[in-house]
Amino acid sequence: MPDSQISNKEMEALRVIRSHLMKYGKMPSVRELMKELNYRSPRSASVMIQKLISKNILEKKTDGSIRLIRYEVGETGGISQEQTVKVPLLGTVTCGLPVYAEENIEAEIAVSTKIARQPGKYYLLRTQGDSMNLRGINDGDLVLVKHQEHAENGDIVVALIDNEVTVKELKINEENVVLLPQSANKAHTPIILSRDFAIQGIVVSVIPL
Amino acid sequence: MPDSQISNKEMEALRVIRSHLMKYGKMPSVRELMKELNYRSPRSASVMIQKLISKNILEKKTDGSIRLIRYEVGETGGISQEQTVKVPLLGTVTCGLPVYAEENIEAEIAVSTKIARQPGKYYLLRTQGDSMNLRGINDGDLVLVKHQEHAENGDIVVALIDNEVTVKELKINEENVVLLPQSANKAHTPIILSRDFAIQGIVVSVIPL
DNA sequence: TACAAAGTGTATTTTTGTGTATGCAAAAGT
DNA sequence: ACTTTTGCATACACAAAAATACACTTTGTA
Repeated sequence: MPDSQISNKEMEALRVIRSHLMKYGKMPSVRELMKELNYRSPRSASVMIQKLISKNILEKKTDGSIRLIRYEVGETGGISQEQTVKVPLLGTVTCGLPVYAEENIEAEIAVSTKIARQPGKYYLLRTQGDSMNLRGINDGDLVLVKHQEHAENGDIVVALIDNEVTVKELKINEENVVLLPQSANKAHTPIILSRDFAIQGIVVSVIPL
Repeated sequence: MPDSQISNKEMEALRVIRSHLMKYGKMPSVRELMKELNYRSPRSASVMIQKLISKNILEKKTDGSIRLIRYEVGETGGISQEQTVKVPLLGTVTCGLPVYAEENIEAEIAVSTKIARQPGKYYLLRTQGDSMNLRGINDGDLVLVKHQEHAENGDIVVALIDNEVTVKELKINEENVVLLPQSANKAHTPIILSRDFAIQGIVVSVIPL
């Protein structure tokens, strides 16, 4: 039995939840959701959450807390019934490399297998900053990252620079390796690397906020 | 009977405790935990600690102090029911070599046997400095070290240099042996070694702060 | 002693999710 | 044209959980 259709109201709620998830790193409480959806009774928000659970968009974890499980990112970016893979959202990583750690997973997001082929090799990151806004990656967007250590010329890579996870374009030429920002903000300068540096993965897809 | 589920709040507390442990080398006091979790009464923090003890995440040592015992680092980094090995956290070692001594053990951390195969040959160290930040090792991170005297070209080794434990990449070529820092900070220079020097072990895994 | 910092017991308040009943407007049936 | 149904939103209430205020004891230190 496929999940029934998602109404506009539910879409709106979903958007708010996702936005809250990105902003604060956790699910909104019933009363928080109430405010953000301009409800005047917590009941409305509660009902909405129940409805989203019944449509397999949210799930109740064993401890009772709620988690976002189903937000399919298809080719169209919309929610559909395609075959999907669950991809963990690792959140904003300020230092160190992103790890698959239960406590870091803010949500399980279903991504179309057309984009993320094998499970387990992909994760989602929330970006910070505007250094890639010419390539359609803006502050707060999610990027779907394929975990791999090697990248090729022109790939948008997730790299570990200056204690931060950075998203940049990789440029390899004869002499050196450069990470190019793609921004309208001139403050961002290319980073020139010696041979070895830590590539975390390459950006496969962008999910706008 | 497996331990019951860990709630979000407990996760958050665990994260704070772990972070404090890494930063200061000891468990936070009730009142410190209170501040770090934005509680307004020490009681709240106290209750939280009791809850974590009852879930076998913390334990009371014989002298009454608290110790973190259960933080399983699996392949996913998450907390799970996998088969694990207890690995001692030896803390920041400022001089001399790390020793297995009860007084040095800050915590017993359970690590998946998939990573640490035999017990007793592994320990955890807290790192200092940024000399390896291009390899995903940042100031304050924990590294899982496998105790062995021999290393191969390209291994990230824990070596004893200048009375300090250093984490560097080992580079062996025809003429000499070099310890390469992997940092965006140009202040770190390669260290050229004569043939014999003390390798303590190799870094198997990194647990980011 | 005096004092500050620590952990914890008790009672109280706040927060949280959800149950029930109600109102209300648009859609559907007669 | 009229009921009836349906979908949403609201108000209120309640119980369980979480957090608080306050007080007390213990401990190490000057």
